[in-house]
Amino acid sequence: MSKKALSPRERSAAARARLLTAANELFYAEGVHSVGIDRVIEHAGVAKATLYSAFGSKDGLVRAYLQARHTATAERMTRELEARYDTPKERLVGAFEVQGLSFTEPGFRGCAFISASADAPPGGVVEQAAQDYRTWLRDLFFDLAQQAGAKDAKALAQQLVLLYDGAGISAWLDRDPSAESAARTVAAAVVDAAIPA
Amino acid sequence: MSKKALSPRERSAAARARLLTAANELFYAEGVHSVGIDRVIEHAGVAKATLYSAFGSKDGLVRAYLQARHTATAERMTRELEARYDTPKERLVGAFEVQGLSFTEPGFRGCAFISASADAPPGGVVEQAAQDYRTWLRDLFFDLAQQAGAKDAKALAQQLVLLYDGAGISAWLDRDPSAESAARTVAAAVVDAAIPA
DNA sequence: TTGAAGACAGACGGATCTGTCTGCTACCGT
DNA sequence: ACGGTAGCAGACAGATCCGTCTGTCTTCAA
Repeated sequence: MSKKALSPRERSAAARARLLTAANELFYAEGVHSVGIDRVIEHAGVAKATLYSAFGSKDGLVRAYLQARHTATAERMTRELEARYDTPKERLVGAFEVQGLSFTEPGFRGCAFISASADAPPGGVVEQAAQDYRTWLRDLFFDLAQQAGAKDAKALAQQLVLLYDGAGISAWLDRDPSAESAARTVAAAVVDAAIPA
Repeated sequence: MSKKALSPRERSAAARARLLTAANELFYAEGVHSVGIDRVIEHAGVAKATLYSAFGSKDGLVRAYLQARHTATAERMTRELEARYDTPKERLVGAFEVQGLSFTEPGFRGCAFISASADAPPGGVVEQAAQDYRTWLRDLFFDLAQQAGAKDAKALAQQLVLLYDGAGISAWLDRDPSAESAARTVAAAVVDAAIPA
């Protein structure tokens, strides 16, 4: 049993991982601001002191939660795009299909960064994490647009980001997963118009 | 001086209006969840009991705040569309120009309903107000699409709502007012494609 | 003129939240 | 074998927030 031998390092890492999982579930489901520390540690089965020794403060936990979500989202997008599509042009449109995968998952509550930014004070950790995420999203579309040979890659990327955000909002607030196909349809037209065949 | 003679009814209405103004400024700027009752009454120059006799609870004030914002947004949109454009087809695209007016206003913080929905518990007053607003937005585009003779008015309206939401998100989170022209450009193409000339 | 109504100012209780601190227990390395 | 480390459990302080309540003052109506 690998469960028996746990060095302090491993125990610490396990507690940290449980905290991050609990934070992800609770923060995403109910909002960063509505969920207190006590709920998180109870859901993680962890002592309060462990949380503060691992993350320093609630802000630290929130930052780790958003960073983990950022990397998970980016990795999933990269992985699925590479597995499903072969050309940059296909991937520009395929990104909406990958986004749409989450729309029908149980517990989908829209973009975590948009929700977290709602009540966030300016200059706080949430704003910084959101900026990082937005930069990643813009670059994702911009790089693909350049690779696809778009005439104005920046303009094309901006238009696709609009559709991407809009699809997420509509799938969340309107509980309408068909936003994925709607956004993808428009995206395909925009991409075709911007990239010479 | 009309300031001298104030009946109890007028005094009550004035206090209510001041509360609503203060709530609008504070709730929109910092988030419904982050602003406490004490801040609102202090900013309004009103006693706490007055708030509770006028709105019953913080939830009641939040509901009134969102409803007021809904009607103000709807009236502004209707007014500007009628003043600026003549045909339903022009108005379908013009809605983005009207939306863009707010992007450069000082204190712009994105869509109040999206922000308020972020930490809102299901079944609460915020969710209800957001539903009402979303229905209005969908119907706005749907009615115009029908009047413009779109082949599939529902599909066209859905696509334009995506762009509308996306523009608001980008103007807010990316601090990029150019989202308006980007959305309008795509909207014009989508409208032209969906409406037989 | 006197009573009713309503706003104002502020104290208050109960609940909740963040962050710290104190014991207790279990496991690892020397 | 034993001391140190780290998580667990929970109490605790300080702050904040919602909502209620008391008391005072102004204004209108009878």
